[in-house]
Amino acid sequence: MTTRDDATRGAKVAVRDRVLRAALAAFEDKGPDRVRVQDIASRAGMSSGHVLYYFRDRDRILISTLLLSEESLAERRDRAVRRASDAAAALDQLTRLYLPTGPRDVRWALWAQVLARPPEDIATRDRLQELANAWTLCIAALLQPASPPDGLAAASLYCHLMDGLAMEVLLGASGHGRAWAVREAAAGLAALAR
Amino acid sequence: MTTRDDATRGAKVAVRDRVLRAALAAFEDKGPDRVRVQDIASRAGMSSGHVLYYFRDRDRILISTLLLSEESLAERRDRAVRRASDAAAALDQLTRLYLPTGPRDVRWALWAQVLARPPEDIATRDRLQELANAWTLCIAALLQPASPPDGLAAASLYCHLMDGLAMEVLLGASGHGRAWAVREAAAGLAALAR
DNA sequence: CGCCAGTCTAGAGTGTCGTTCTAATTCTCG
DNA sequence: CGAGAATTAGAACGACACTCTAGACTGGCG
Repeated sequence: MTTRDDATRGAKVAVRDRVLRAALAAFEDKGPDRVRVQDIASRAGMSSGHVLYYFRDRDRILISTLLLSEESLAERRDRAVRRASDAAAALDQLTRLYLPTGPRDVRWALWAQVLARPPEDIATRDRLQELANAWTLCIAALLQPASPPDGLAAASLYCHLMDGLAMEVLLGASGHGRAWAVREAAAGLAALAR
Repeated sequence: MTTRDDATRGAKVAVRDRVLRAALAAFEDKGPDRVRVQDIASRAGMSSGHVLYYFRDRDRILISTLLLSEESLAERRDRAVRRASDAAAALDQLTRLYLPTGPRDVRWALWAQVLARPPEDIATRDRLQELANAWTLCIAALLQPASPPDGLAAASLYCHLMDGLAMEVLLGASGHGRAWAVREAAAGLAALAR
């Protein structure tokens, strides 16, 4: 049994979701900075005005898409951890999931957009921060048993190291693609989890 | 004795420089994303059309300003190294110079802008990459004597760790300001240079 | 000296967006 | 059903980067 509020809220969520999926698809083939609100609207089969009726402005679409993208990646992360044979294998998988697939990686491109113009309200910034924290906690759990006294500190350092590597991949300089980042990360993990 | 070409070239450089200084000043009080070409032009005492006669587009102003800003920071870096009493003190100084002063740090804000829309041509991207490499080399030289076989690898990891920390400071989440980043960096250095 | 070619400069013009407004349609509930 | 609220499309608006145009300046050469 659903009340009116529940029903309309459900519909709203569905429309929002349709927009976000359209946005994600658009970002994948053009890069977030080249995608216009109109592009997203067309893909979602609605007018640009309507898109902005649901998301107050373009930036909110970016942030919401990032949130969606992180959410689905988090699921893959948790599944990978569960399936991994041992901690080392899990860490390897997580590293590969976390690092960008290349200079055009949508998730990282969205992070770059957000960092270029961070949200005004602290609440949203803190919420984005939480996304990073979740990875740190997950990695800390894997590091804890075998490692230095404070696995959390090491995990935090490792995550930030990967952030730095990701940014460099995003820049797209020659010789600094995903493969390079994976190698650097492996070296970093070895040094930090000692 | 200067030929006509030398003279005009010198004048060109002077005008470009005036624009870049105006841009830097503007970025400092509004953040690069909020500064319009017109703002820069006003500060430099010229028309916006004229600014774009020297820099083909807005992005080139951002990149050139970043280059200028990195250049002056590199000088401070080299001076700090020369003046430091020992390697540990030098590393501490370098870390403080490298990390952002806060969420509004102009240099890092410019990096964020560039990463959000990386230059089309590989040459420019490689040139930006070189800026990072210079820091790595500088740190490697300080790490080399006292450290693991490969100081360069450790230096690279440390730089990327700081990049990641910087990005998080830029995001501006609560509790993740400069002081936090400096602490994390210190912990990271201890772990990496072991 | 006086013209010519090239460069510099301001400012108006143009096109592309994000965003807001308006008016119409559809839904919800009494 | 009918009032009012929510939804929708599309036109209108404003801001901005970038381009164009026309005039001013400069330095060389007859």
